[in-house]
Amino acid sequence: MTTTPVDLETPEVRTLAERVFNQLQSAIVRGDLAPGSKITEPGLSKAYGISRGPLREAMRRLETHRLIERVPHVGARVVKLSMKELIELFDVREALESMAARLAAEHMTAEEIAGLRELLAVHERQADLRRGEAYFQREGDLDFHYMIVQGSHNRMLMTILCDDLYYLVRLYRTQFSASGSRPQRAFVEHHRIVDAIEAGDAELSELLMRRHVSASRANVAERYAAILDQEPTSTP
Amino acid sequence: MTTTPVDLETPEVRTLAERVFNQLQSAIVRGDLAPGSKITEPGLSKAYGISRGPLREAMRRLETHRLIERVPHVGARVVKLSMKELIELFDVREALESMAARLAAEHMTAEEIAGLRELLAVHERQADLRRGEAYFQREGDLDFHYMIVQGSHNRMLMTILCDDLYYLVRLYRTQFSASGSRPQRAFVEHHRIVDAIEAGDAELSELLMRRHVSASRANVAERYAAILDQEPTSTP
DNA sequence: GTCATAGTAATTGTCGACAATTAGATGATG
DNA sequence: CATCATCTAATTGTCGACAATTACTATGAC
Repeated sequence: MTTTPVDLETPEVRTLAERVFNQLQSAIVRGDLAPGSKITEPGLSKAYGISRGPLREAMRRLETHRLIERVPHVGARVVKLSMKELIELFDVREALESMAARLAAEHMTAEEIAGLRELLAVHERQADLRRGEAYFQREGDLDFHYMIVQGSHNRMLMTILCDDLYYLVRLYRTQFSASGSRPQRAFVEHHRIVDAIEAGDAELSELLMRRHVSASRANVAERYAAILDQEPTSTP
Repeated sequence: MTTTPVDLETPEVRTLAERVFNQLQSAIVRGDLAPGSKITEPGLSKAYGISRGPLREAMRRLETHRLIERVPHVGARVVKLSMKELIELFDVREALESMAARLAAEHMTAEEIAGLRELLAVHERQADLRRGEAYFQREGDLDFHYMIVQGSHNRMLMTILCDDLYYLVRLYRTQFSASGSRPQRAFVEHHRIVDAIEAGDAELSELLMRRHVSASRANVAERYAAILDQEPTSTP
């Protein structure tokens, strides 16, 4: 409702499991289901008015997307991101997205690059409106990375990044209430990356994207360290 | 009827779905289930003597591991790797495993490095026995990469590479009947990588691993191009 | 002979119920 | 009072059956 994703494929809800999967996914990312809270099959089954069959299938998909954690005969609970896991996520993103930028520089079409430029222009207008507020800009940041990955024309890369890790990133942003602290900086970096892609410079594209993600990780780590000082409590 | 007690050392077969998942996984990787062949739920259900419930869960897991492809209301079939997808797999591996090597250089313990050395020594003895035959060496190659990934101490990286993509690599080797053509070369490269890790040189470790995977991809592409010339038939 | 269409068979999706296992509570005992 | 065992309740795992959708086939029209 807030933003329109770049390439919103019609979520064909041909099956009940698919629908409840999307609902649960949104609920988790949005924060309606508290991180670490235990979720029970009969509970969700009654809550969503479906049988346990499709529900189990949806939960299995949530597990593969790393949004819930299941242990046999015990149960499932919503994932609770730790700082360690967050850094791990950034390391994986750094590796994969830099590769995506490299491939994008090699395979992206003129139309796709034009689309990237347009996206940046939209961001620029938004950033013009609200200087300090980087709210929409952060949402747009994901769209930017999303388009780069699409531009790699590597289906496996797209699946891992956009289908598997994409929602984890969003979940982290809600759990840590992390809005970008350096929108201007990231903005310039985005432009530089597109420049490199447009020039067909694969090596430079890769390097810039790598630095971009790495800087984002460092920023997050710094912010988290500050928060950790305030409330050292953990493991309730 | 056919109550097979245990196949091999079963780590944790606490559930039927887990067991049949392992069986199906082995069957696909081994080639018992032909690539591209359609698999039906009632068929497998009767074949393995279990209900469709656990079977569907096993199939869902196979789908997430990219070993089968499912389409709603239509069915599932064993994945059939194309050359394009194989290259994609190598690109992803190049990105992730080079990152793993970098992290391994930073976080690997002395014991783990000693284990790597031992593994290389075992390979050397095997390579000593059978010069040209690189059969076991290729199996060991996976073990080598596996240990590097473990040494990264990045759980997300381990999951993606070892749990998700590991079996795809093995599947490719059976489908393309691809035994290594450059065992000696890869062997030297393995040693160099361990040297860099032991020296704690993250950048070099990453670079060497990247070249290693890239060279492997180039080798595969070359071999496949030769095969493609012989039998240009495809897409039945 | 080819194409379209309707009918049939098979497969997938969904459901409710039963069995197996685990977590927690309750009580007995040192 | 703490510890352990047992019992109970709840949850997960498994099963068979029914409904919805799809693929195939046979029949008829042009």
